[in-house]
Amino acid sequence: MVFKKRLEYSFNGYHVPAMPQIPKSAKRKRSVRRKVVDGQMCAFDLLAAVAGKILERENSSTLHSILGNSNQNVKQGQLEEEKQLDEKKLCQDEAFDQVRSNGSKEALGYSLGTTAKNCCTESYSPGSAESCEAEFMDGIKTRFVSEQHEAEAAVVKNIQHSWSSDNPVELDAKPPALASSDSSIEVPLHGHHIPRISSFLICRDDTELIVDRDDDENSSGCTHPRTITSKALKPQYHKIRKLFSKTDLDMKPAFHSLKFCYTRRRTQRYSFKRKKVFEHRSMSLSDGGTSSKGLCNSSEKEINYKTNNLHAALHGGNGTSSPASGQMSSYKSENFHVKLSIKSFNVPELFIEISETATVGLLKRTIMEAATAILGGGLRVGVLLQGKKVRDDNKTLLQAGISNVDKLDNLGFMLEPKSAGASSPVTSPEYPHTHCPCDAIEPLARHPAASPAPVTEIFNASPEPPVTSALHFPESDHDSVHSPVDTKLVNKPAAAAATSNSRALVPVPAMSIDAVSMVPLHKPRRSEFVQRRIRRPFSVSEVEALVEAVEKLGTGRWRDVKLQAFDNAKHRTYVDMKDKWKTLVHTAKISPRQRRGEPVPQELLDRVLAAHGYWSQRQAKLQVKPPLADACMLV
DNA sequence: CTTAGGG
DNA sequence: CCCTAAG
Repeated sequence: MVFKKRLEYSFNGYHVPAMPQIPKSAKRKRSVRRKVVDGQMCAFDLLAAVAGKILERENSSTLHSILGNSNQNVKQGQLEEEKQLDEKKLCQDEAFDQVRSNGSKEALGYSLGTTAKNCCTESYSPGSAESCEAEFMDGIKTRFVSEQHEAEAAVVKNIQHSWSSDNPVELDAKPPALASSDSSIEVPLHGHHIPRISSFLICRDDTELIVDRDDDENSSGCTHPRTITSKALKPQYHKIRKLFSKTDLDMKPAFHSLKFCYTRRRTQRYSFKRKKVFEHRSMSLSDGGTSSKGLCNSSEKEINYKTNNLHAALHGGNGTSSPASGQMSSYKSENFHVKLSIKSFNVPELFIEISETATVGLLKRTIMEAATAILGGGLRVGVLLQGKKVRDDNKTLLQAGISNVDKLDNLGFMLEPKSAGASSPVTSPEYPHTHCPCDAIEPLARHPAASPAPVTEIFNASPEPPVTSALHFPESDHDSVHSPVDTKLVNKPAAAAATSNSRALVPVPAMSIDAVSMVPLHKPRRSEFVQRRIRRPFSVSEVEALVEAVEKLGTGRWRDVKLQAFDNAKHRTYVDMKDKWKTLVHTAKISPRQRRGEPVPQELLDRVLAAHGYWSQRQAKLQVKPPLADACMLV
């Protein structure tokens, strides 16, 4: 009689507030300096914020009522239980309005935000890509679960740490521009995107280069902006703690009659925030009078250049855009510092199924649970350049192309699970027969249970706004074993962020499992944000190594060739070996003047032809021989 | 996951 | 370099 309808939500994730800037340079990685502008708010804060919001607004309105579905009976027991929470009517109404104003479940969403204050800059000298990543991680580690920690304890600890001090990280002088963040960026509760701030500073010896391109995104669909400040979140610490320390038993209610699971899809990628890096010629800079030398650790040799727009950018991009924005120069300097601004993180997609009669509070808790589970597994940072993971941690930023202005535009960071199996789908006791949507949907059905927590990515700004947000789950990062950080680079338009947010929670009618399974939550649009790997021409020495390996191993054994000649080159794959060989053969055949790129010694090309001829002939023989062999055998 | 090829 | 069909 009491027909309970279940609601399934695909939770794309919370929008995590902007991350601090990650400057990097290539030397003296230890002379790292961080400037934390008060009130840091990182991914974890987000979690905290979520928790805060969830707990704070625990209320008794049922999803049913909120969603306006009048076809269901409300479970008495639940109502009873929730009566106690009626006092929080305010919150309830708020939730109500929130949901209602959106007209439909489709509009349900959760997002977190913070203010512009939550920015911090870090700058360190140029080192390797690894150092870049390390620094990055360093910058947020206080708020994230560390690689080895065991979820909760560490999580709580981190939160506490984060909140117990305004400056979790070494504080240096506050960069004027950043410090004066009296204005805060408003973070929409949902469907909004934080004004994109893109800035790129290049510190050089005397000039102030500012790089700042503020691509204002169209904040379409923005409504009810809401600003959550760090302060506001602080008081909620105990609440979160409480949540985290819940025992399984305590948690039960949260999962009762609902379940959630993570979904991972190779092609999915969610992004949201973009980071733009720009470089301007000092001469073409326009000084808005707000240049701040403090931004670039003036204490060091590094000097700032123009930062006139930084401040404005940080505050919502109200600053005048630099007239020189169109002028880019490929700077080549030894002391080239790269500054990156990380807009935000996005928590990976979650899939939630919950009873229609569940309360909003329960829904919130459920989501919190899911988010917690993700973070509980530990996170690490990945660096993406043009959609490709930068796996070689030993590569310098320069080598990795991270210092290249053009590439910076395609630079991204992401958070990904440190370990697999960090989370597992939760199945509602109430609906034991139901499967996690993940299992029902083909693409998601592959690694449901044992799937690692979703990946959180940080994206940079990108020119064209993607239509849909996607989440990218690295298949495996064995290559990253050496590095605490992994990379992946993705371009994501701000618009996408907005889209993502608005879709944070996508209700999926659970009329029937079958029906659900037939309606994939996301169309696999893999190509959307996947960027190609950066081009890395083979050096002569590499060619030599390749030739040598092929001479020995022959063609057709690229895996072995790779292992033998490029075992240490994480960025070279066996396919690359094969491709390179292919081009080498081609190169060897064409006239020298037709060749491009770094000239390969003729001697090597000769060997290429020789080896190619030898192995080709050998292969041909092998293909013809068998019959002969058989014939011989028969005879 | 590897190969082999076309794009 | 990418993408994929095949094995």
